Amino acid sequence: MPQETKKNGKLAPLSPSPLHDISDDELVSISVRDLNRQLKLRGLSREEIVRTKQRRRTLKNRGYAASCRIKRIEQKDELETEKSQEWRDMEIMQEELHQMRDEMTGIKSRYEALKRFATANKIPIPRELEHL
Amino acid sequence: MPQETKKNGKLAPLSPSPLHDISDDELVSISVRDLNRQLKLRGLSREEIVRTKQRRRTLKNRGYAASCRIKRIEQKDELETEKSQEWRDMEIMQEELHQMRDEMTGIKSRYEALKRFATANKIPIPRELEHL
DNA sequence: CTGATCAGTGAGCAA
DNA sequence: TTGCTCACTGATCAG
Repeated sequence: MPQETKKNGKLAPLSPSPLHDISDDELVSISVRDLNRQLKLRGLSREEIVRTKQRRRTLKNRGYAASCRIKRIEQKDELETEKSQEWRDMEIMQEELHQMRDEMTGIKSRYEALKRFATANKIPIPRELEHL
Repeated sequence: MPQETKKNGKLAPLSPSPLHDISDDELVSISVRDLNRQLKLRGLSREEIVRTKQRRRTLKNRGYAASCRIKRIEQKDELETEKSQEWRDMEIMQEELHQMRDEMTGIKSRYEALKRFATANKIPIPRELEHL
């Protein structure tokens, strides 16, 4: 950092030089066309113009870096959310499976009971119904 | 960056000044105790000592930043891996569920067939076996 | 002090 | 030019 100092967590404005009285906020938001207009309007030297352009680029970069970070943590959050959702889905399916297994054994035992009943009463069961 | 320039993606060594002929690698790896010894051995001025200490800290920070980045992408990879594993597990369970559903309808229809057979042959079915 | 993490910075790539 | 991402840096915090 060339000349700035930290100010309660945030960065002090870039180049508070009295010559460049364009605020950071203004500088990042105006178009290149308008910026050039402003630069001509105030009589800035070649070097000052270059420096102002660089300041603009730096300020832009600051914003890009911020959104890059935000994007990263959002993607991470997204992944974690999807993961826990899948985990919930799995639990539901797990329960469904157990439930169905129980129902299945119930049905099987009834089927067997029916067959035993038939056998006890000497009722011949058709071949295709003998086995589950 | 004070005086360094980029060199094929990596940073050029910090302060190649002939006075500080301790290499970056050496500087980061030796202990503080040994560093002080070396500093005294070569006759370095107070300011040079301070700068060397700062150089060491900077080099250390460089390493910390690198591991921080690596850690971040590893965690992301881990999340993605877990996610796709869960997705595979879900597919397996899904298939299991379908299979069981099929088996269930098969058994039910056989049970019904058995009952129909009984009815057709005028065999009374015990109450508790009448319904699935 | 050491190590980790954050925001800012310039390099460099891609659109 | 613009936006994004990377590696590096100093600041700052926890242990």
